[in-house]
Amino acid sequence: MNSRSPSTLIADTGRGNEAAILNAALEAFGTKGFNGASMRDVAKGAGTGLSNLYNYFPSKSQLLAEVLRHANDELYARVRRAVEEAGDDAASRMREAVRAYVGFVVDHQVATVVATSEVRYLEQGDRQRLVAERDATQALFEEIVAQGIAGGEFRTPYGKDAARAILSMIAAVAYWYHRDGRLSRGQLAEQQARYALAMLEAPLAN
Amino acid sequence: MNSRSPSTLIADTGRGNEAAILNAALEAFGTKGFNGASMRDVAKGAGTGLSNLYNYFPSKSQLLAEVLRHANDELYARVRRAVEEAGDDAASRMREAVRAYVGFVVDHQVATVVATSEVRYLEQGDRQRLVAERDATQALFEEIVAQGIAGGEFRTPYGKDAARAILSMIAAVAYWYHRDGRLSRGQLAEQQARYALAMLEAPLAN
Amino acid sequence: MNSRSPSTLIADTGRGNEAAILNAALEAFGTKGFNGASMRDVAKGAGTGLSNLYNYFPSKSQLLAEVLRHANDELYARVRRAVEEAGDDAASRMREAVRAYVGFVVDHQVATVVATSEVRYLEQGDRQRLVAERDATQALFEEIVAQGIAGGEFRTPYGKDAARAILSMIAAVAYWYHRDGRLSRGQLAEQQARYALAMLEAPLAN
Amino acid sequence: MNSRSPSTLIADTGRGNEAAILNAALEAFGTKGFNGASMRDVAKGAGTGLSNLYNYFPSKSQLLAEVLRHANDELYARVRRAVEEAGDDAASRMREAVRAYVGFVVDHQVATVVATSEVRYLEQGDRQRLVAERDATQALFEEIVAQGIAGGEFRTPYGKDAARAILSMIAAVAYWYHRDGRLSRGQLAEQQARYALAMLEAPLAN
DNA sequence: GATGAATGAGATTTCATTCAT
DNA sequence: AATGAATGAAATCTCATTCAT
Repeated sequence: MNSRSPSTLIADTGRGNEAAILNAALEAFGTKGFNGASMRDVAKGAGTGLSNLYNYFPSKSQLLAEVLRHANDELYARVRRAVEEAGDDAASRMREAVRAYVGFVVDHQVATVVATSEVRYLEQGDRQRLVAERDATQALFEEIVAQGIAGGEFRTPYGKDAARAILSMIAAVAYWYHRDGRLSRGQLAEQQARYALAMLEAPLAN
Repeated sequence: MNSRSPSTLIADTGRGNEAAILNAALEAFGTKGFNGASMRDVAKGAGTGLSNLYNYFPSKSQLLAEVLRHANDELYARVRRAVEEAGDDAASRMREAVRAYVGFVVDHQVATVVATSEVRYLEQGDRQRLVAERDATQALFEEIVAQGIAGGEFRTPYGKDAARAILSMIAAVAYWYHRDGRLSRGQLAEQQARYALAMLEAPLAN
Repeated sequence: MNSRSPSTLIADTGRGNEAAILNAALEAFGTKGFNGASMRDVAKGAGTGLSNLYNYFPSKSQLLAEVLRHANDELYARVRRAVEEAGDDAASRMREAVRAYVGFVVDHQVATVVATSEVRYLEQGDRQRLVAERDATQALFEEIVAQGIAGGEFRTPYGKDAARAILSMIAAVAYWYHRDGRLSRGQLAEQQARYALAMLEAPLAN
Repeated sequence: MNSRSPSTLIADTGRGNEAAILNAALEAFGTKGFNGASMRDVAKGAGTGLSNLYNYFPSKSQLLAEVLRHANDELYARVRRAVEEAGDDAASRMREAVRAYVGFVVDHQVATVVATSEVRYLEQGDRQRLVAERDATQALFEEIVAQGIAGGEFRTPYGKDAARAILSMIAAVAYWYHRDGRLSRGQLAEQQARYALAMLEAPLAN
């Protein structure tokens, strides 16, 4: 359980206005894109002055990097915890991993969109670091797939590639899901889990 | 068969420099994003003067709209033709539709990326028109799914949703595929087709 | 003879507002220093818009570089012509070289000040080029000194060093000379020539 | 004799970080110019916080004024002492004055450069005070020149003007001298003294 | 259709300085 | 005396777009 709203990605960091700035940046980058959003937009959203942003982050690009780092951390933590708390068989673990990922995507749609479509605006070094963090999450899925294939639960001939396909599919949900639409969070998660297991060619549960 | 390189999306339009401008715009928007690319970048890429761009397109936004229209047209045409030339059963048609879509994504990775991540920068009217065109392509897939479900070939309980999931999965290929990488075009298409049919819960062919 | 005012360093270059911008930049940099003057100051002085400056020069630093190049060219040309038109003996040639240099300093006080105190704000490459051009002028003086020493006209034991000392002495005039002050152009030039020949330990003319 | 390094102009002032700040300011203004250096640069160089600077000096401009005052004081003291300790004839006194000046320039090249090229950025009042202090040093030279002319030792027809020319020549040394270069401190001083006496048209010593 | 010059708005970033603690 | 956060102004530079030719 988390004390703050699920849609506020970054909690207080104990340093002045930092969290407000990060959340405002996320919002701005999500709404207008990294290059479409201005530092003024961010400042306005954070309720502070433009120049004050630079007391916290040395550049717009670094600000984006921090936002994405927080997002990745949260996503990784959610998936990891879900896998740890799941049963022992690969199918249960995959199901829980997918549910956790979908939960993150739905709670933080904006962050998911930003993380997938604005990474390229990072500076070289930050981008590499970010990709590495993202790969860590992907590795959690790959391990489950490998376990499932080894144990005969999954019959797909495409191990790692299937994991990647699953992740893209889930992340894409962020682009169209509406909280008040036809599908509830739970239904959505259920669908995605079923797609994922089907892609891995796990025999249907029932 | 197409006489021009598969990586040049827009062929001569019979109007001076128009095609060169459109292709340069695609390249620029793909590399730097719509807001990151400047009209100067486009002009340079097209080998013409900055102000000359405005003899062809009234604004940057309209230029993007035209680029995306061309991309959507080509995608739609490819998928439609593939479906028409396929067999009668839903599985074959789905397989060919996926192969055609994957072919487009691989031939026009940049266009695919631009089409998915820069649409939001269009003006209201253009965006609606674009989304409608995109929906037309999606409808081709939905029809096949409906046919397959009606005929008992596909057992998924999620019809339209599955179609959307398949399309997102395929489009995401544009973000990571490398022409000289491990997977050939054919292998990639084969994988995606298999994922798609699995998601639809079609019994395995063999 | 020069058709333009002696205090306007840069004549029309045949490219729009270029000359006006260069002269305005010289004036601004001279009055407030390179870092103290803003591009707005320059634009205002040139009677054009701020952003238009960047159609002519890619950066403030490059603008300074161009200004200094023009100044150096003019100085070099004046000294060179003076030496060529002078008599054959080293003393006469030195005298004329000094008079020409003093003439430049007086006609273009601002340019002289800028050239000596703002060079350091150039980017690496431009600075080296500038220093090389300045050395060319210095070389003209060094040659005369060498000739004078070889011919016994100058008895200083410090050849090249004396040339440098002379040039610094003359350039420093730009910092205090007032056109309407006690000393006329001619008197000033006469003084400086006498100092120079004395430093070289040439026997007094009379 | 001075207990601190010759390159650290300002000794402890008995007031906390004051000396460190002054020396850091000198360094910063020397390296980047008054307008090019920021108060942050100074703070960093002094190893203290930015806002703490304002506990010592009310403004950047006043900080420059203090730096220059210290530099002028030291220069004046050196020259004055040298003259007092010199012989009675004008030539000896001039020789020692020049040596002292050259010594200062070499020990404090940065301070010399700052003193000559950044004075203009002082506020009106400070500038006048500074110029007055500088004139005091110049007066020391002028007195010697006057004495020499009166006594027939110097035959130059240009008294005061020659003193100024000498001072500019010496100060300019700061712009090019390298401690590890071809000329030692002593050789340099010797050269400058010889130039000075020559300019004053004193008969050669030997 | 094409060019080169121009413009006004706005981008990111830096600055000197102040305030509360 | 010292710190960290904040501010408003101003800096350089870029942008999409227009105009005259």
